[in-house]
Amino acid sequence: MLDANRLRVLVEIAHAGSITGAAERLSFTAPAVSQQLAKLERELGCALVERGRGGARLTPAGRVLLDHGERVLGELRAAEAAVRAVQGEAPRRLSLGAFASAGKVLVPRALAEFGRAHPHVRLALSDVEPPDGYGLVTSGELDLLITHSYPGVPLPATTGLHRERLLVDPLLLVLPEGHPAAGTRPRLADLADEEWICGAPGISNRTALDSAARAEGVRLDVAYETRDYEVSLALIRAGVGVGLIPRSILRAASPGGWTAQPPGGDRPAREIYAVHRRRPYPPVPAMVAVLRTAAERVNG
Amino acid sequence: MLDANRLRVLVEIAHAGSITGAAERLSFTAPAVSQQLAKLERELGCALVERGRGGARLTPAGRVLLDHGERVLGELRAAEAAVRAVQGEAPRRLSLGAFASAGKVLVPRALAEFGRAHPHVRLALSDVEPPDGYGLVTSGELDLLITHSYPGVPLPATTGLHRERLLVDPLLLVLPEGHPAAGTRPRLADLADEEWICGAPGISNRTALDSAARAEGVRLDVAYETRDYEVSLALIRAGVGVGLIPRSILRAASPGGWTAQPPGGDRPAREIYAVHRRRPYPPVPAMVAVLRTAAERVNG
DNA sequence: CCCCGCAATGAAGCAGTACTTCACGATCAT
DNA sequence: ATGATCGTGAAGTACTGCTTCATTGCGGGG
Repeated sequence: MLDANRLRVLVEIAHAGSITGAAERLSFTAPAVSQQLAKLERELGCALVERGRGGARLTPAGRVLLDHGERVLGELRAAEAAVRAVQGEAPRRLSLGAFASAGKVLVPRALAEFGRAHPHVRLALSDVEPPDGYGLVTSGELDLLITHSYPGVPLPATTGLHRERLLVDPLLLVLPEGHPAAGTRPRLADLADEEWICGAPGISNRTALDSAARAEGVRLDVAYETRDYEVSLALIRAGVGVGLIPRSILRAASPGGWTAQPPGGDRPAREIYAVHRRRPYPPVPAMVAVLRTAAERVNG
Repeated sequence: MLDANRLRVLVEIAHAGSITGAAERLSFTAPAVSQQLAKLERELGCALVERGRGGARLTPAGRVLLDHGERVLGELRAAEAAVRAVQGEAPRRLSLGAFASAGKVLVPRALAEFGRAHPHVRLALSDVEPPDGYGLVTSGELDLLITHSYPGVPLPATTGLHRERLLVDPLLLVLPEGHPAAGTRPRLADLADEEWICGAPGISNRTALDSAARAEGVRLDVAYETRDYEVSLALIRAGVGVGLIPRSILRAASPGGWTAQPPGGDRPAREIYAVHRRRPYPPVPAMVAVLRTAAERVNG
């Protein structure tokens, strides 16, 4: 039977991206991690990690084992939590992962409200950008994940997890104030000559923009690559380009210098989800409930 | 974080019913098991096992941890199997648990047919009487469980497991040949003065018989307690009593000396299920398919 | 009633293992 | 080239987990 501690080592290697990094997270030294990994590979008879150039990447077999290893760790944490619960010890820590822009609008309100209702639960928040984070929930490192999906970007599978949609957040076309197209409901194709502001390739909103443009038969020129919508908005305000920005971001942003409208044609939206393990312990559904009402307020 | 090996110790204690028994299964000595259990209890700060005369029973906290521990072990086994599968190593062993009377009719046919189709898979069969066995599947000790339910006996929960009904097996009223009620379609209440043959209290078919009788407003007198339907049938043949026996058993039994008919009133039936983990590895669905066709043949 | 037998545990010893430190090879950027 | 970074081999140490032996506690049989 496999050793759970070795699986933990593998999981940390995967998350850290290097053996040295995993050692740091585990408060071990690098040789210790290297040895444990070597033993794991020896007893399975196959390579799990490709060592090379500035870090370590998992082999296909390693990815399979990572997936299961996260489940093992999750079950171990759940086992301990369950016994503590039987003893009447309420879990006093809830760790939440959220993508950055959720951390600016949705999450702060929810955290504040949750904190008032459950002052004895310590809250921890960490930045997790999609599509990461599902594994962190599976392994129990995160109790709750706030993630999103953009049109054209498939949602990750959620074996053993529960995913609930919190918010449908329309993407609005944002133009500099006084832009000739303002108020004309242009389609993306009508703005093919503009300089676009969006995330780098691989970032969800970029994938969504590219696929939407492809659907209209054009290719948009992304001149400014940033994943931070505040930066995007500042650039638009400066008149250097245009972009698609979620409505909830705009509502919280300082007005002036830009105008927003739904694009003509399809009405793209990002969707925001809460993800947690099945059979979560009590604070998690409570937090989800708070997030749900916070999301309704954002949407209303 | 809890130690998976200690959880394994707890699981074995639960299954063996004693520390000494668990030690035997684990190929350890009793003090080793005792020490591991003590450490587990110390780090959780609560008793998990009630030591007592003639063995050990789990406390409520212990049962909770048992449940989770089985999941942990199941995930560990699944992790190893998954990596082996990536390497192209087909699993060569399939362990099957079945209740005794399934082992007489349904399973042998299925095993034979499966063995012809998959000669490279070694098959292991063990006797498991309901309601045991679900935990063995969860922990991966069994790949497949053939279990049954009788009317009036609630089915166990199947968190993380998949359950498929293979067969609805009517329970026929079996009387000695020449019994005056033969052919009259008597209700159970009409036979309240007979000596009944059934399992002991706690055995599923006894629970079912008692609740069916209660529904008709009578109490039946069970004079001969055996869980083995062959024995029941022999007793009936000897003229000492009557009983309810599944049709599939009767079809395989030697005829003569008894007559069978559906009882008047409700038509009770036992249902036979196959239970396995979600995401089973390939031989399991194959075996289920074989069992399904074997069940149809039994039923036809 | 005493004694035996079984189950569990305490104590001491031993072995394997998992970590550390130290040293070295490989790869890449400066 | 050279320094930095990353990974690994080698040797040493500390710990943990198992074994053996001995003791306690409880229940049943003579």
